[in-house]
Amino acid sequence: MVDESILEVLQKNFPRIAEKSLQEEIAENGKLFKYREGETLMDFGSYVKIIPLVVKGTIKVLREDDEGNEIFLYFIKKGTTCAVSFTCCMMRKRSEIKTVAEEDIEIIGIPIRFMDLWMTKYQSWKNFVMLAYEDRFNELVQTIDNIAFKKMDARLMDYLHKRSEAMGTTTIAATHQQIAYDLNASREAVSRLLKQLEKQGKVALSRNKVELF
DNA sequence: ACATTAAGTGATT
DNA sequence: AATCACTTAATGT
Repeated sequence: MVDESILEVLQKNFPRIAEKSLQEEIAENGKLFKYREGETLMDFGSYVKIIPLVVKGTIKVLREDDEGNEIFLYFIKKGTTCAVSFTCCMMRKRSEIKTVAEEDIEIIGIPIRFMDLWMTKYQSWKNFVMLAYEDRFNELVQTIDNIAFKKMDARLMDYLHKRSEAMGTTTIAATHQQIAYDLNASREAVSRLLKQLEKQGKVALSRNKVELF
């Protein structure tokens, strides 16, 4: 049975998934899930049971080091998916990452058993998966040299831009503490750097809010 | 008005 | 750049 509402939302957000029969199969087997802001979709060590196609909102992806520090990796915007979940579920491996709803989100969840089949059956699914990988790989390379080679101020700017772009707003609702947590830096450092950015006219600051220019 | 939480500061390592 | 020890400002009750 094809779920018309899923079909509709799929076509709207994932034009790349073009084959009609594939769209129908997704609408037939996928389920719409909603999560509220701040909810953890997937934690470290858990098994992935569905592939999420994000149709609303933004998901934040975090990595944890051996001391339990979390560091922000990237955002999954609407109209995209989590490339890591493909490998994760195909290999039946535990998740190496944690994903949190950055705002209220909706996803179409596809049971993992369809992955193998669709890869060979549908050209556009294969392309979709490959593109997801490519995107993520490029982003990760960026993220790596952010962390490895850039100073905190550049990382902060980067983070703000990514976050505003991912969520489609220049106003970032977050405390300095939360930002510091994502960047694995101290709150004071973030405060001081934000202050500098404000002096340079790049941002405007108020409580719980950073406005990006 | 008071308590709580976010943000700012300066010193120290 | 992190941590500490405060101070000051903004907000909720």
